[in-house]
Amino acid sequence: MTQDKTDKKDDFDLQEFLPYLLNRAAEESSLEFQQVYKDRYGMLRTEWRVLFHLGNYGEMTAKDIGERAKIHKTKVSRAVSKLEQRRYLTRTRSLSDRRVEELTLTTTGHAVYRDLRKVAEQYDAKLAGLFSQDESDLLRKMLWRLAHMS
Amino acid sequence: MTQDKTDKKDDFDLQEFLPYLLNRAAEESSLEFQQVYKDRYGMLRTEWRVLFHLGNYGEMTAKDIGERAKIHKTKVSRAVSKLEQRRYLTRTRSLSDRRVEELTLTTTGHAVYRDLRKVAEQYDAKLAGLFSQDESDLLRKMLWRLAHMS
DNA sequence: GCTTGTTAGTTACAAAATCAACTATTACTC
DNA sequence: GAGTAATAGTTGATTTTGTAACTAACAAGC
Repeated sequence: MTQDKTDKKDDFDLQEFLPYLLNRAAEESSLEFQQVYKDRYGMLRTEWRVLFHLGNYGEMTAKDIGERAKIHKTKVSRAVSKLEQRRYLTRTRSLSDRRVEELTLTTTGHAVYRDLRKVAEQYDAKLAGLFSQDESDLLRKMLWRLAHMS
Repeated sequence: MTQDKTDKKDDFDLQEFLPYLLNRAAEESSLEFQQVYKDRYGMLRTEWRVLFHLGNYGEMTAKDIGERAKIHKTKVSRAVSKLEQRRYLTRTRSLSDRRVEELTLTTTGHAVYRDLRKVAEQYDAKLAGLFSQDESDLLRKMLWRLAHMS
């Protein structure tokens, strides 16, 4: 009665469902690193991502970040405010278009970025270490593909 | 000035960072399916997961689900309440331990499960179709491994 | 140059997630 | 078997996210 016979093909298990697996793997793999930027700098994930974008790509606008990382503009806006409060970045109105704000990391912000980046690098190596070089290369390629489907 | 020379190894790109890639892929790959259970049944992700666990594994307790899916008990509790309100499941106090509730899908709940499961199956096939059979098999294996690190 | 439309970013309100404290029940220990 | 600890699940307060409406600036059409 609990599991009736109408389900012929019982070969489809939840544990195999890609979106589920992806979410579980994403959550699990984020946990440890999350602890670092949270405990060490009191940052939220979106804040960390914005910081990392600025550190990685240099001066950007909120819109650029939102597009590149697919983060909604309200989230970016709030993250930028918080990072500004903590003096990790500064905003300067663009002269050519005064709606736009150019965001730049401060010296402090850049130091935080470098510190977290080092941790990220090590942590990434640790994760990749679960697999062979070829495998982790392939994994990245596949994930990139999934992330850029639409 | 924007990107100074102190960063020797600039080979570590944010786009390569596994937790970032995983999160992006997870979000992207969940979107389309999310629309279905949201639009069609007004369900939230946790609710869908609880429903799917019950459909997939039969009778379970809230604790079982929480452990297996790594969902916090408050989230499970609220999801169960909502599913009960919508008459997708029923609770019965365990006779051996009256703290415990056995959760079972109703006929309606099971119908919803079967419908969504069919969609999930098709969607999974679509995602897997981005890769070769070997690749997607490997992908699942790697994701499972990442999801079960700790 | 004025109306209309679009864009960058913010703010306000509603929905959901997180965290801590709570109830009720069972298990452990002496 | 009384007292303490542990467990299943719920509830309430706080934080974070999501959605919509908003401001300010620019762009286009006429």
